[in-house]
Amino acid sequence: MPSAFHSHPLSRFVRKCESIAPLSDAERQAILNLPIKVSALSARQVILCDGDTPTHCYLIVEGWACSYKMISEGRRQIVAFHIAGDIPDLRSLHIGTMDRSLGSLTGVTVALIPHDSLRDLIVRYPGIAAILWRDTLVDAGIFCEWITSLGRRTSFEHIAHLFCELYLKLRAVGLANGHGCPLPVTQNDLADALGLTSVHVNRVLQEMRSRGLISLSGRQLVISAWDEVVRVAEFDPTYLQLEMRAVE
Amino acid sequence: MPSAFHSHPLSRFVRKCESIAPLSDAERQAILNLPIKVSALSARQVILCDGDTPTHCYLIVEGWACSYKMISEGRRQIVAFHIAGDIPDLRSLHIGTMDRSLGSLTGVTVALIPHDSLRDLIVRYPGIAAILWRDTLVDAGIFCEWITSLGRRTSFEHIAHLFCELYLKLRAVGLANGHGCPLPVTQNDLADALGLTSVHVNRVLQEMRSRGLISLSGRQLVISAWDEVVRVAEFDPTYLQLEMRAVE
DNA sequence: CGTCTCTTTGACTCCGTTCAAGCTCCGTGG
DNA sequence: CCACGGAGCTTGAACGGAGTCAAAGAGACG
Repeated sequence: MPSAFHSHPLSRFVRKCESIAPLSDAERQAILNLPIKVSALSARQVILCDGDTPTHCYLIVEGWACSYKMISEGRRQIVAFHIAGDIPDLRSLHIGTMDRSLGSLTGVTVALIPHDSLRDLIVRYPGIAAILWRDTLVDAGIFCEWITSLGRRTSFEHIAHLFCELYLKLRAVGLANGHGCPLPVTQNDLADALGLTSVHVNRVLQEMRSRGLISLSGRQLVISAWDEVVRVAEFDPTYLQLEMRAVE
Repeated sequence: MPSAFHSHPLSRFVRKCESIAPLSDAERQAILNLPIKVSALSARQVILCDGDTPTHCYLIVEGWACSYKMISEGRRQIVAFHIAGDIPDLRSLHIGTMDRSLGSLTGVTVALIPHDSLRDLIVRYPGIAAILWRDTLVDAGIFCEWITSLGRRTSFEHIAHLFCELYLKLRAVGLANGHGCPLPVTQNDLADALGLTSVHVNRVLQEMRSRGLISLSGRQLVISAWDEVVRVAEFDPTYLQLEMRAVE
């Protein structure tokens, strides 16, 4: 129960926007004045389904969600993890029908923002439109890294790369602590994001632990040997476009 | 030497925009009036390199290019194929430094558009900005499919899926013919896009041929059994957001 | 006609999967 | 307070899809 309780539901979103470009007072106020409906969901719920045509956007206020695709025989591919401040289905604002599903991984609280209000916001404030567009470009950069990891990195490198990415993303919105950050997903969820089986994820995690690179237990990831993990993953944070501001 | 010779270098780009949303005469004219510098490159050239900070955007007028990432030991992952009408580095307009490289696959002719002119265009015509934003969202949808293919589809399904995607993309800009389309890339290029080795791509292609699904030779792909290929790939074209207009 | 790039083939290897079982932790109810 | 149950984690053994290595064909082009 962190600070989200005491602050505006959209505060982490504002923070994320400001990490992309400065906001004027009017812009910040316009965002905070968006008419939202906050609601809480339990873990492992489907929020939006492939093919849906939503009339609202979902903003993650707290908790973890993911975008995923299902194909035959129960195969699932997670294509993105979403944390506080993300708008996973911003796409639906421009493209009516969902081409992937959105689900909660943990319990999440979301803010629903009507498409109309968002459209109005970006017409009145082109600067905000630019920030959101830029955000979708950063997400595209993340997709490229995932593609590269899936196609050409070993499973060890892939997992190391993902951990670096998640840690920095969480840190950028003030959700990391020292060398650690929450990672409230099962090894099976990780496997579905990595294109591996949970058995193999487990084995690689053990090797990372035994080499003293990380520790992971109780939904908490600690990257004990950051430099070494960065090195084996060949991790270059440029694509995340985070100006590393101080941790709150 | 098709019609690109006789028409404006940006005509396929205009066409692509119009396949996303209607353009007013003023908007179309504004695009065609962009100050461009057309230039021709030979095959297998690096156009932009990971880390570069270009001051122009490249628009593909003719030929094939690709975005890719290089990692250690010469490993290459192609993350996107680009054809006539695409602006592969639109991202550089909003995010200064490239997080991937851009190279020619075949000989290509490109149009260089200064960032300033493009920025001016989208400020004066928010409708064009919306189209370009939407285009980056469609590209993100393509990335998701590639991630799903890499992570959870068999190599056979993956290749079938890619062929469906490429065929429809080419058809949408009038570059397909009947059940066929150009595919002027080597099996090695395909392998680097599919996350496989060229040896294995070769074997899968042979199986597809022997099953009568496709033929591929002389840089020309023919999908002889479209329905069957769609079925095995579980291909759903929604993510491409193409309103299937008549082939020119 | 020779060279260079691309495709094809075969034999062997290995990374990651599959299947199956046991273990650990934790919340719940008797 | 402890027994129970279930989800998630861990382990082992056997398997298989795709990689590796190496060499031989096929085209394309000058």
